[in-house]
Amino acid sequence: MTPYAPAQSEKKWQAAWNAAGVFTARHDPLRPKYYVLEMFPYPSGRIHMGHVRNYTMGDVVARYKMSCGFSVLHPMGWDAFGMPAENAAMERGGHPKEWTYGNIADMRGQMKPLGLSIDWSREFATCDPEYYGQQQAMFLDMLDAGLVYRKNAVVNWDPVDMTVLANEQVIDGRGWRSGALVERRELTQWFFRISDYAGELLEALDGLKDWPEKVRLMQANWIGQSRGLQFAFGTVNAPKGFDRIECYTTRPDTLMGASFVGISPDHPIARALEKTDPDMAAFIAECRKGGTTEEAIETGEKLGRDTGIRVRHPLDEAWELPVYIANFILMDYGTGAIFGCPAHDARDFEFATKYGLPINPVFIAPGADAPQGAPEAEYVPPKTEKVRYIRGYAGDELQTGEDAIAAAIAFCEANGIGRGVTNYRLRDWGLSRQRYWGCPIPVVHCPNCGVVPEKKENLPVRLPDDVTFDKPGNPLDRHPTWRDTTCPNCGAPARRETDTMDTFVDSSWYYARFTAPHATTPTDPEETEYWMNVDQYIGGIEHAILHLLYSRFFARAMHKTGHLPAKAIEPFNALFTQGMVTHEIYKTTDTNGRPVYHLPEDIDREAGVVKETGEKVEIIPSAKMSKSKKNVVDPMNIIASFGADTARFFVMSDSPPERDVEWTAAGAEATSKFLARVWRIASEIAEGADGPGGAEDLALLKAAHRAIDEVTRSIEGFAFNKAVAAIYGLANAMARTQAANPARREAMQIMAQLMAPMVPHLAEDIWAALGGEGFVVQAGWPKADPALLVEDDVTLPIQINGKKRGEVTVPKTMPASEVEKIVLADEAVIKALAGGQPRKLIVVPGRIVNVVI
RNA sequence: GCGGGUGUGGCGGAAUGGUAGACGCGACAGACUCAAACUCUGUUUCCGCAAGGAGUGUCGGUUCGAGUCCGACCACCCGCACCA
Repeated sequence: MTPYAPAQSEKKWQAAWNAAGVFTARHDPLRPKYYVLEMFPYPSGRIHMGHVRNYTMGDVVARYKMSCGFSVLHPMGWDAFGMPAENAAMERGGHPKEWTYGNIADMRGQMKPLGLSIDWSREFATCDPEYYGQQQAMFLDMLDAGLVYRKNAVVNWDPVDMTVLANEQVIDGRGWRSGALVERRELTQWFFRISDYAGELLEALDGLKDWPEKVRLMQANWIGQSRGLQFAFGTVNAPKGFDRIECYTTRPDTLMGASFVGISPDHPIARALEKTDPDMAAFIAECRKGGTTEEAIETGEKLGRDTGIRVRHPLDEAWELPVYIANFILMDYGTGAIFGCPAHDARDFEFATKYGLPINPVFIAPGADAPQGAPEAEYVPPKTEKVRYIRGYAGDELQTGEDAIAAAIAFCEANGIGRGVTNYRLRDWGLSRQRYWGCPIPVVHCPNCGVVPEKKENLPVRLPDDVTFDKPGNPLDRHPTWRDTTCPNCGAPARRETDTMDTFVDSSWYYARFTAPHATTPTDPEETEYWMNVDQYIGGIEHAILHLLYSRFFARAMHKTGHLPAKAIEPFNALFTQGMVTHEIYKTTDTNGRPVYHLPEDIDREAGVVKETGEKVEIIPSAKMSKSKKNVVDPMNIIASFGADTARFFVMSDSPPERDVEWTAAGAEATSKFLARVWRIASEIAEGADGPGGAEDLALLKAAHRAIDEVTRSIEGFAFNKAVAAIYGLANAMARTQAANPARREAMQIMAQLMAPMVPHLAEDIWAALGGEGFVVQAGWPKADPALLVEDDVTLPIQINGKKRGEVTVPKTMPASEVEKIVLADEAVIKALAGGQPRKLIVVPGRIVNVVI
């Protein structure tokens, strides 16, 4: 018997698969296709366990579908543009391109030993000019189709680094790198008209049946549809030019409960006041300091300042309301102005109480008495609940909030007060980035012609290689020969657009490009027709909103510009979001009380101490692997010590795939031992002589076919942990059986087929050792024989008043009346009955018997 | 604050309303061995010598029967763009 030696055999099988072109995706019109895709990685340079888990899941699906006869597309590429490459260039010198392609080579080198069934011939990186050139071509088509436009937008500007900062790069109002105070600066930027698709993107979520409910809900909340009334207040004593304040409300039924009007610190009126009133300017500056997250606002203090302006109530000219600037009102949403109804809104209530504004109830609970004086708290029942309107103006006195809102909108429209509008919180997608390492936006700014698209024959607009990062700002902006060009339209001297695209653009269509990665157009209609859509998409929940929403929009935009068929506007048929790989954290504290973290290999886990020093460590369980906490396990070390099959099988074991899985050294070792055990059993069978049949042959084959059934259903249902459990079960049966060698051989061949998607190399070894033909990966998926799945006898538990008190084994087909007789003769039952009759006898055929006394 | 999720042995986790704890880790015992490692066999929810009893975050409900369904609560985790 040869020992289990993954290091040699894994390499051997990978070479053999490669030579045979087993994983090359073939456009075969005679076979059904299956497209499985894992979210492509950012080339950081090292793969981590999360990658191993993600790609193994995809690989299991891909190999399983391949066995089932599908023509499988399982590609891999690199999400290769983005800031880390520029940061590396700034910190360590070198060029983003060298850094990125170097990392890609490293990571490819680490991924290949995993033995994934990837068609590497389709690999590309988004920073390949071939890819981003096609992206530029699509951008021009989308510009032409009115899907892209320019407008001013406020950005975080770092005056020292001369760069725009992402929100996460602003720490306490300062640039993360320079430490300079961040300014709000307006720049003209490019936008995709995603908000035009808000309604459609929302409605289409209902059709995504095979997406996690959670993701659909997150997207729906993000799109944030609301129905409300838009109307205007006439102003009194307002600055010149502000005769009206436009307001949007989702609760027009509470208009008679208004006690103030609030405007955003960024509202045009606020900006006008800011210029003339230093006191107001100081308040507005204060408002802008606070955090802008929902959490910060909801839990933070509500601040307001009376502007001195008054407005007339639209339903009563004589009624005047004060206008406040308030820190909780967003300029981006609705009109940047609201009316406050403190009686029926928690935030307005807090605000009114603080500033001594009236609180007038509009409706009360149906059975309640009319309130005396000001209420003590806001009253906010669900909109579907019926309430009594004591200060209503439209619809019935007794009605639900929903009905009252509809009636109020109808009333206001009929009387010319306002109009019903549907609003979305989804904003247009700003794609301009003032960076070097991204896809150049292919337009030219001409003094005569304005913004001129680059000619398609001049694409790709390539990034220049001769750039440096020693000076602050965007190197494209100061590149003398790249930036200066001629107008494609009139030939006059002109300047290129120096903004590049958001990297979310790159990842919004890569799935389509994989169907024809080297086509001279963005996509090839024949290939997209055959391969689209992605049948199974797998990735992290962190992309639940932006990446997946942008991709859904982009597919629609690609369809509109002729780059995708109509069937592909929802590009991902099924989505699976996997959990993280976690690991314990080992922490000690230094003499200054600061935490010190230790690598897993430096710890004696049993003693709970640092090996070197013997210092006691605090063990923090189940934390996301992170370099700073040093609780990382390098997949390359695992592969070196145990082999890829062990790493793959471990990350599929135990935890359901959507949940986090805890990596433990003991678990990895146990997995490796199990694989060696299976190999040992297989070797014994391979070396054993095939004699006559044995008495336990049938029992073993039944176990094998039960395993086929369980593994198949588990893989179909994305329950890989249960598939692993079924494989363990079959291995245990094989270790214990007294069946003869031919039956054992048959069962072990089934075992190899069932294991193949998860531990493909060992499965090939076993398949070959048992004399299987060709590769197990091409052997087809075994089918469970229904005749072998049924048991002749069944053991029924006997319950007395719902508690198990005994059991009885009967033929499966025995009629209930016969079972009753046997049960009544059971010792425990006779004892419990004590001579009496049962009140009730429930026999669930094949499952259970319950005697009620 | 809002939205969502999760609570089952020492641990990861199984369980179409029908035997709670499959499978695995760990632990313990035994076999093999001069010995250890490897391997193999068994035990392992808790209380109890046993008979037996209790048990799926808590409290209640529906049911012949509840981890599963319903109601209230508690704890923890995740997401959040000032959402009118």
